[in-house]
Amino acid sequence: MSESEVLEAAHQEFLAFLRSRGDRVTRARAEVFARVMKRHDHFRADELVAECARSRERVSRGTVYRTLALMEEAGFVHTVRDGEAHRHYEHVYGHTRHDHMVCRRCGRFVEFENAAIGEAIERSCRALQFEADERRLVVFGVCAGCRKTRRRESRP
Amino acid sequence: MSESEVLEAAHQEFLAFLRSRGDRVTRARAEVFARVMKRHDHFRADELVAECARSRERVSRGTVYRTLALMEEAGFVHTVRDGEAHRHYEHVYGHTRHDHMVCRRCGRFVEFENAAIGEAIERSCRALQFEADERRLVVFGVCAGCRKTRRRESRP
DNA sequence: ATTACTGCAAAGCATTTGCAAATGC
DNA sequence: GCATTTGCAAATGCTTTGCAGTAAT
Repeated sequence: MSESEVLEAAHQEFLAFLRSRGDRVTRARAEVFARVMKRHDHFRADELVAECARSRERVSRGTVYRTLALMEEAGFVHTVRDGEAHRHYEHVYGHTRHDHMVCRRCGRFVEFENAAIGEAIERSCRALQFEADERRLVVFGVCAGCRKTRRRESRP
Repeated sequence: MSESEVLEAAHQEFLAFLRSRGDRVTRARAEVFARVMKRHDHFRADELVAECARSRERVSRGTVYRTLALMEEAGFVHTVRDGEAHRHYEHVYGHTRHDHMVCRRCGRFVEFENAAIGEAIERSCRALQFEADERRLVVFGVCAGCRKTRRRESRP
């Protein structure tokens, strides 16, 4: 499947989700959906808000937040918290489950996949009779790139 | 070691931490520190603020937040985010490393320990040359207690 | 004496919400 | 035509901060 075919398939799924709940298909929702799916990085809601403000098909702040929440409910996006006040979003359509490392120096998100983590968690859940449906894991540290650079002293 | 001996040892460590940085030992810091160490649950900053407001040794909101940040830096408390806007705090002195499950129904935090998780993360870090120093893992789902209760319908 | 800390209230910031007007069904 | 959505701006809720006064070294 080409990139645009994937996008189209995702869009159809989103429409089906909306219809299944009796929610409406609107221009604003289509616009936000398309912009989110087009991104392949981690972004913050206000970045998307700014994008939408510049866009021909303007969508307001409130609606961007509302649509993002809708997409999260529908399973098209995930949110990651890096310990700060704001969320980071990423779309997950066509992506396998993964977790993140966040670099304390450059702030970059590094994705990684490791099935052993999920398996270990499942074992703990079984032992505690906890029915898990989601996890959020963030590993903090210094990324490979920044380790090569000498650390700047914070207090000279 | 008895409970009070542990507390005393922790307090000495905190004093040492402050002195090592040339920070001052104050009544407010001692008060916040003692209250945090006395708790054995997960609490929010504003709960501590409220406690301090009622206390004989009053400490203001700003100072509570500032001291909590100090204690986190010193490694006496950890913060956990449950996906909401506010942090949850817990002291970690004398506790082994653990992660959390959060129940979507009752909001309870369940602690669990599983060495395999850390080992798996370490392997991924080595592979990516990421130098990790901390992780934050939260598993969402329904706890054992709530699973026994029938779910209330949200839309009747 | 100096310098750091505290209290207070005001500011910040990401996110949410109330309401009238616009839009999809 | 009628209910849902939208845009807007104001509100929210937690957290941080500036500043003048207070306390630790």
